[in-house]
Amino acid sequence: MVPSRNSSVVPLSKRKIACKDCSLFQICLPVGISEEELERLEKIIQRRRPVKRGDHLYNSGDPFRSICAVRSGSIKSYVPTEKGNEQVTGFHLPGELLGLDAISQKIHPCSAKALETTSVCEIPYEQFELLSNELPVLHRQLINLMSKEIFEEETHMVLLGKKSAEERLAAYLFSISMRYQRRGFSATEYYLSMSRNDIGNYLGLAVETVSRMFTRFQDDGLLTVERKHIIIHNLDRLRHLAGAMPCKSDGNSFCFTRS
Amino acid sequence: MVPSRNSSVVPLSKRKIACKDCSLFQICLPVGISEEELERLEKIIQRRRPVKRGDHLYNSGDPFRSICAVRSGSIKSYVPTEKGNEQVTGFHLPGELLGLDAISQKIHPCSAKALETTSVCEIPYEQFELLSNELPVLHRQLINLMSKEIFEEETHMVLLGKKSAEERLAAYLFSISMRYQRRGFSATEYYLSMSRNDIGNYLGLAVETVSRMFTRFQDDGLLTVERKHIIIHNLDRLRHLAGAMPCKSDGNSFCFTRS
DNA sequence: AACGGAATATGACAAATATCAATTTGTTCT
DNA sequence: AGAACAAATTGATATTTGTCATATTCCGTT
Repeated sequence: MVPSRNSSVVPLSKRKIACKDCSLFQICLPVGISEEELERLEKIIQRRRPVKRGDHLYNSGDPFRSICAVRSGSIKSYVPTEKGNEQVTGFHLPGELLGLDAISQKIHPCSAKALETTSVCEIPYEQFELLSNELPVLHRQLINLMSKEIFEEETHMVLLGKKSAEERLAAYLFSISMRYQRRGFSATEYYLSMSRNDIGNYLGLAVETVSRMFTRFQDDGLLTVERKHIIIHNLDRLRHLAGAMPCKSDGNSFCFTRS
Repeated sequence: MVPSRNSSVVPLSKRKIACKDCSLFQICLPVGISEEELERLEKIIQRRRPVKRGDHLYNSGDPFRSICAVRSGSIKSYVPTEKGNEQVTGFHLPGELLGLDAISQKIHPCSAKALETTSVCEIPYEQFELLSNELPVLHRQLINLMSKEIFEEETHMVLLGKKSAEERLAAYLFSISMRYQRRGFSATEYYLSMSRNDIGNYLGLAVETVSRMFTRFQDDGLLTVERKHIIIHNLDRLRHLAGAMPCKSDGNSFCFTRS
């Protein structure tokens, strides 16, 4: 059942919702481009009909055709390794892009699976390239976003290489908080769309360890957890538990927050 | 003491070694651009005087000014965390770029330190941007290289999240082998410019564990190790030991090699 | 509403790797 | 060349986290 957001006349997948009317305008690809440029970009952006939970946006090995931006819902990227085994490489929340790892090889190294009913904007890469010849600002914006992704993956490498189980989960929850906050949602109360299994996989921990850490956090009064529903009571303490993290302060300076 | 860079006739730093005469032409930024485009790019590329072992190319927090390409030698990127503590985020061999994580924030999140006497080409980013307005191929090439870096960081995440100590070191050595091979050097015999400490740090292992694994590999007859000098006797077995790895086969297909 | 399978939680135990300590070897500086 | 320091190796032990087993809860399906 598709919710009532597209009730009356035009189905969601056909309805042209302009980028400038999108709640994600500030954090998606079009940020910082002029109205006229935006209009030309919008002409090539496709809005897919929502994908259901468990559906794949693409699979590892598929040819790369377009960059995707999450509009609502959430996506998990993972590298399938051996039979049944996989490594989760990232979660994509609204306003975030995915598929950037496929540009070079023209083939998707990861699979992308919807964690819930999710709608995405697709930007066909060939057309994007053509348009970028005239509008270098598009390339520039993509480069910026890719740079940010490289930086974030480095942050995650620090997590996987240096942090304890407790620090990992704390850092993870804090990161989710910040990302939700950025798009205008509550930083302290949300539903986790991914399973404990996915979280553990992403953090390099066993499922059981993740469970135990949730329990410990709750026993410590740091948060309340009821399955996927999370209420964080002390965001500051959570950040401290997460340990040192490279971060961009809102100004232009760069800092490392230690505990 | 400044070395004899302006001694005899033409100092190294002033000498124009054309990109097309560089041994790294095939793997550096200029790949796949026309002669005329290359000439214009070369005008903005600066060749720094070699940096000595231990010197920094830039420090965490420094303003971002240019992308660097390693010409010879090697560089370690690391995130300084607390006092003395650090997380190594990558090693850069000849033909490889560094600093891509700083484009977005305009500030370097990592420090970059020479592991040996190293020379780099610097591409001032502002000028690169201006030139790219006229030559979109430059942007395109940068995007390709960034995409490749994102992919490689994902591969490293799989290593940190899923692999045993043995697999990690094997994967690391195999990766070094492939990268040397690519630039025309021996894949089976080389000097590691980085310390065991750096290797362990990068792989999320204690120094002692790295040492023990080297010993084990040698006892197994897989390789001969004499401090930094490595001779690999069975590259195929090394790859098998490294476990499943996402890789681009030379064609256009995508595969996962499982041991 | 009842069933069945999947996800989560919790406890007991095992294993891999980190930590600590001591020794050897190599490198740098005077 | 020798002294002092740093890096690497090796062994003994500790600790964290993974694995296995079991119980419980939840959710989707019939």
